[in-house]
Amino acid sequence: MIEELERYYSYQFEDELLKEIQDIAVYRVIPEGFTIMDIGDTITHMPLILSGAIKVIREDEKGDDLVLYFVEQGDTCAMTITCCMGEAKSEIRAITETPTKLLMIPVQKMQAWMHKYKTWQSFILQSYHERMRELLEAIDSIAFLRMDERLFKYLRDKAIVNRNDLINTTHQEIAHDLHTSRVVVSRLLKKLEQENKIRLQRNNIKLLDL
DNA sequence: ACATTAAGTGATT
DNA sequence: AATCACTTAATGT
Repeated sequence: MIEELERYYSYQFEDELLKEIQDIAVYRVIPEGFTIMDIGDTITHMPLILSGAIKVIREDEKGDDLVLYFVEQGDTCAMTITCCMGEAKSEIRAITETPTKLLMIPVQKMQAWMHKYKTWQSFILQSYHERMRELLEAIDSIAFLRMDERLFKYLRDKAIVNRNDLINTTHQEIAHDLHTSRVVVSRLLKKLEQENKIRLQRNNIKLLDL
């Protein structure tokens, strides 16, 4: 038995389902910064995250991207669920934020299990609901929050998925994720530092106000 | 010592 | 909030 599967999912899935997952799913260990799914890719498997975290990015025609949200242990990708309704392609890009362990389940199986296992069905519906919530949050954040609040939310989310309040990144990378300019990020970070919410160093940011 | 990359800042739109 | 232009600081070779 894959230890992580046992540890994180045994309480919500019946033994028979766990066994099926184990027999069918492909176990993968993925390093940080790896694109596991890109825009336009045909979705053949759904990922079940055992550990680590993944950054979900949306991109426009011009190639400008924007981080929508992070997914972590116990989550799955909502995109795959939608895609099971038909032969669809991914609308998002998923990049590993930290080294990640996951199980790849063929979409046909995930469909079959929807009918076969009640626990699976509620798991899928539940995570779909959760993703929908996060998506709405992302919309709110873009539409209603000012840049400084978006930035702080981004840092907080990043600290949560990394389980570390010391964030290793550059202002440039943050600017890219939030789709703004480096200068703006530097200024706002400086402001947050003056408010004693963070501490700035070269290549890393420490969150103080959690 | 020098080049490169990251970060800070004033001024302008 | 974005962009420009420039400075300063840290880090690599």
